[in-house]
Amino acid sequence: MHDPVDARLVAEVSRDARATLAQLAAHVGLSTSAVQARLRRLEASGVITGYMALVSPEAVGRPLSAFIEITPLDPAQIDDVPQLLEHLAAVEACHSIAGDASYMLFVRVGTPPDLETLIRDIRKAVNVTTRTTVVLQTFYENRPLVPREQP
Amino acid sequence: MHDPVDARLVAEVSRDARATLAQLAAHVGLSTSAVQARLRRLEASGVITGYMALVSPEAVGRPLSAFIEITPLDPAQIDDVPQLLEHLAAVEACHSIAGDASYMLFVRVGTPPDLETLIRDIRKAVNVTTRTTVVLQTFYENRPLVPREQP
DNA sequence: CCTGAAAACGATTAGAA
DNA sequence: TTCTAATCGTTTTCAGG
Repeated sequence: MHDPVDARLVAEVSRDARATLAQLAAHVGLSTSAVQARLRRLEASGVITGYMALVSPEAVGRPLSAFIEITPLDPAQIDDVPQLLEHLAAVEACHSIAGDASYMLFVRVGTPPDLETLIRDIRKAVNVTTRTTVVLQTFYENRPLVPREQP
Repeated sequence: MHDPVDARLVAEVSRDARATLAQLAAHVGLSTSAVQARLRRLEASGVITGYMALVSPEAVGRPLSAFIEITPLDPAQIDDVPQLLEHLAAVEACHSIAGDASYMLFVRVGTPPDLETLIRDIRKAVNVTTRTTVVLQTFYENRPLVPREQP
């Protein structure tokens, strides 16, 4: 991304991934073909890595979310944790972290018993201690990475 | 969302928000107009809440992410925290949590000094103690909420 | 709730600057 | 990189089952 027009394009498409080239073009003051060329470059260069629909977790039966810090008990497994947990669909994110624990997971499930089952599944997949922090309420998430500048 | 076709649609559009109605129609075996009507219903009923481009944090100059747990020192401020922090663009997510702290933030900044500045800005905005956990590596995040069933 | 067809609109490409 | 203009594909709307 190397000019303010690219920045605005990224901000716009980040806010509405289904915006038409004509709409984007109107925002940045270029023709649709110029916008298309820029979008393609942003995709090819890895600035834009994809487009996703935002889905209401409640609507798809997963209203309960939590952070799970995990620490492998067997040091030999430590590097494999992300891969060993990838098959668990409830695990939405996996980061390695600095601090007491080795990894931080963000998970979404339907009910408290589902959370218990998930924690057991994690322990089945890899030998770890876990520390779970339940989310009571999400005020915002997925906020745009590139804030829209005031026009 | 109340049938398997809706579920597949949500899964598909969640994987590629810019898929055309024709592509989606091919996946679910309906006409484009039927798919369009279903998408509209899913949007209107709040199952699909929006469409966003995924942007590489590194590419937009924010390679450093962290979790910040915060606990208000002044109980009177406790409910206002999400709103008081909303103006900080680095704060990507804000959840209230069960546990020692009151809130969990997920933040993205450019550099360690930026993180220090952010923490000071948070303290300026609201009277809190903070506990920061730096992310060393993100293995995955934003995984699809509705896993694609095996076809 | 679906299909299918017609019309409107957007995306894509080529050629020129 | 950009624009314009022609072509092609997609979305939208509507009649009918």
